[in-house]
Amino acid sequence: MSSIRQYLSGIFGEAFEKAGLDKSFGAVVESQRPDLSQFQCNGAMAAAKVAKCNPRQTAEKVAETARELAPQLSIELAGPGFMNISVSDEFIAANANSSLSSTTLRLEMPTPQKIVIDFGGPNVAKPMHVGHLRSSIIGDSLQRLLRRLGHSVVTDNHIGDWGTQMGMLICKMREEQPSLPYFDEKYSGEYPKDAPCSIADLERMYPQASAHCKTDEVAMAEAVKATDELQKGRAGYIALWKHFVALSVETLKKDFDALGVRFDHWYGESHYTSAMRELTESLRRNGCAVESEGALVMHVAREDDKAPMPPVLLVKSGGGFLYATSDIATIDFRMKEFAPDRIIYVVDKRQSQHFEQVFRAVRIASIVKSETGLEHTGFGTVNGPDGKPFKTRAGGVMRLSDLITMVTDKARSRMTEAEIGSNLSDAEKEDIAVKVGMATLKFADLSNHRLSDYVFDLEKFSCFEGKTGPYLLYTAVRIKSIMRKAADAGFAEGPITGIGEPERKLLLILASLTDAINAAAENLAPNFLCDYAYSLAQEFNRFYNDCHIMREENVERRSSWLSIAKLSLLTMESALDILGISMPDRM
RNA sequence: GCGCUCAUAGCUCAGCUGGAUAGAGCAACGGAUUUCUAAUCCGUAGGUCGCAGGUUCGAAUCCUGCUGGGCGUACCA
Repeated sequence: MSSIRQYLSGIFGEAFEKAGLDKSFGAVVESQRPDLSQFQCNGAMAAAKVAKCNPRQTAEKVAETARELAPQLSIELAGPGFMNISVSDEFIAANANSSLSSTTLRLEMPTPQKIVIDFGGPNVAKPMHVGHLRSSIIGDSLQRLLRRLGHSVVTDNHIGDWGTQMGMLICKMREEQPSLPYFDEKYSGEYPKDAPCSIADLERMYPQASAHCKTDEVAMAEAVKATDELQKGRAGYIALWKHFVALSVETLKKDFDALGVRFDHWYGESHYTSAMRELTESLRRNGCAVESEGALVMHVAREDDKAPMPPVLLVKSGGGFLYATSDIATIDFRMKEFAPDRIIYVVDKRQSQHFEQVFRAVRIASIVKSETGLEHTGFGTVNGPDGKPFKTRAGGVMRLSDLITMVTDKARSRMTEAEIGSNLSDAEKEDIAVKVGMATLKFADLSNHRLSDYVFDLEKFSCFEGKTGPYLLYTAVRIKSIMRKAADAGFAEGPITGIGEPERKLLLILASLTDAINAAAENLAPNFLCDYAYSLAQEFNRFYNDCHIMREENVERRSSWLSIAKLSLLTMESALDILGISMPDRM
């Protein structure tokens, strides 16, 4: 089944078809004039334009057919051809009752696809920071969303464990501890099992090395050389590099656990080491790639390009591989391994040209079938209070782990302040603080459209009023509280009946979860679901004010309200789950 | 320079495959409520949707130009 809106669209689509017009004109949307109707269909005017007929007459004809198809509907015409549609309270009640008895809340499933989502992508030796927040949170939400719709989703954390930063670290290490065996080319024994440094050392060394290379050409050249040697398999470097990766991955897993984000795979860039070599050779042989200025490149420009499209660099003049090389090899691997219908990249929107190049390259090289979708689902930057992006490479940025601590602390202090949960155990209080903190962070991020930049303003996000994650959790927790109290009092849920003013709008919103999910999936934009969850919370709180369940003496009404509360909870839980937000039982 | 992108209430932002009176949150002001957790609800005020044209019965939404930000523009990722 589907939402009420989809049901109506079906009826109007059929009505348009019977009038000899395309059924897409039958699209029904929520009314923009709630004073006139609950839903509206504006297709008659668009259809009249195409078919060169009178819009008002078209609307009349379609409305008449729709009335025959669904006599229970109230359909009124207005203006040049607006069709205002409302459903009866009985219809709304029946719809809600059927949702309540459906495990999927009557979600409509599309044809399942195989979808690879590439997100996360932190780098070795660099702590995750707010910038990684977006890729991780948005990507995780998308994997939950697409899985919910029945798609077969494969997620891969493409960690940066193979780039120039590795060379920088090796050089830095050699500078600090030159006597280590990793740097001695003649060394032939076994390398130490224990890492020569800690993760803290790595995180200190990386920004230093990076800053040094930026200003010092000689240092940069050495780092590039070390990278090339690493990629060519120099044993000491490989051994050292393995320590770097192991240390980092351990820390990264903790961060992702804290975020509640999971991946099916952790194939890093290094996974493609031999593949890159074979791939570049094969591209050279088949003529897709050519030598240019000492490097191996692929020309991907087209005649109709508005701007010059630079070639894709596959192999540097010094022999090293690049970002694009690994991405192309990765696509090749994913096509063979997963045979996906779509590959979605949740990566900073500033990398759009890179992806355009890579996507063109893999199509030219026939690595990807033409029917396979390649999508760069970009997102905006997370900025500091000064409106500029948090810098990642220069060091001194706020870590994701610190950020989580701050948000959690804020939730904790707020609870103490409001004297909430004072009778709860410390463990439960801590669990609540963590959940509220994560809801704060995730909702703040996801409620912005992914493409827009936003300022990371901890004070604002930590504010517990308005359109925030905690507000949603609070609403849900209130419902849980009612359910508990009702159970204690022996009040049972019953059929949803006798709908009137206080319940109607809430039930209409409850019936449109599917629409929000579809909108989010079509646009790969979780903010649609955030808006939905927020409207639902607002509408529930209104209902909560107007309809006092525990005090209601009419059993039929009380049990109907209890069912509405339960459906509200299930729906909220469902929406928040897709956003990756989990709720406590009380707070 | 060229390309992409953005400009909506005092602030932060939704809305954009064209639809009837442009929506939220915060901030401001007024009210409800001694509760099923007030981390609530209701109401008021606040706008030439950057500017100028164009297409259309109809434009915040599509097109063109302009202004002003942001980003990108072959050997970083």
